[in-house]
Amino acid sequence: MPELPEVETTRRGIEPHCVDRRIEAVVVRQPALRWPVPGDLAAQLHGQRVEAVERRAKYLLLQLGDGTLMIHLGMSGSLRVVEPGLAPMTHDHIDIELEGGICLRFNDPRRFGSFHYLLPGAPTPLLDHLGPEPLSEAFDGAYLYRRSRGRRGAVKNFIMDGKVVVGVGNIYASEALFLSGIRPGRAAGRISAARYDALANNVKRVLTSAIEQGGTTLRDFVGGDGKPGYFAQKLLVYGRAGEPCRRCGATLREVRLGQRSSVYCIECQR
DNA sequence: CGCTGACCCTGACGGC
DNA sequence: TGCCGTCAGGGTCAGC
Repeated sequence: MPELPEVETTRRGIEPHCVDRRIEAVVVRQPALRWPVPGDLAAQLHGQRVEAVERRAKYLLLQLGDGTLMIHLGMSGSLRVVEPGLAPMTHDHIDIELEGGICLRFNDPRRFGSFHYLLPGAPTPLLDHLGPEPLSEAFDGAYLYRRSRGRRGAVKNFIMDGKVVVGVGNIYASEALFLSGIRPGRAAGRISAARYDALANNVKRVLTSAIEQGGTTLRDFVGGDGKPGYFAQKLLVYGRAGEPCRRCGATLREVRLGQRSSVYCIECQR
């Protein structure tokens, strides 16, 4: 579920409830996530104070006194603040109980999410090869143009590659390509610098707009405050195959690229 | 290095 | 009503 805007929405939702609070208890009901949750997670976190809630790519990073709790929401995960003592529902896998009666609850039906605890200096193979943040200055059209030279794969797969740029998933890749008038299946290495300028700008625009709307809720996404996002109402192509293009009226078409569905307008996107 | 497909898991939905 | 195939916002990994 979550792409960068949903993770950022979660970060902003939980941050004010977490910072400066001490972790009093951690309950792991289901340790079989994308990677096994360390058996000593509760002992490692106990008593530590949350100093900051940060984000890198789609990872949430809770900076603690001694180390970092790294959380990924996977495809169907959510992290929200609930009343302490609230009975856990199906797929409520982990609780982090903070002083002051705050309970951070992790729910993830598909269990593609993950929890890692990192001590300073520990290897971080999951973070080491990530590309730049899409909302940073390092990410622009010139960067995309340079990285794409010689690549024959589809441009949509290219911008969804975390080694190229992080945080751009299937929804926002589809939307940004539509806004840029680029067909998702076009070879990445055969797109001009000018068109990559447009694409980089549209990636930034669509992500920024989605963050302002609290993310995209398709079925089940809720932010840290338990509320859904409202960007779904603004989607132009994602999930709209067979429906009319909002710009020209042509019937939107769907293709599969890299095992993911990709919707585009044959008139507006070349 | 770049690209493809398998795989991890549960749930929703459509067709029969 | 139930069974079966397909698909879903994520990402890693093996193999070529």
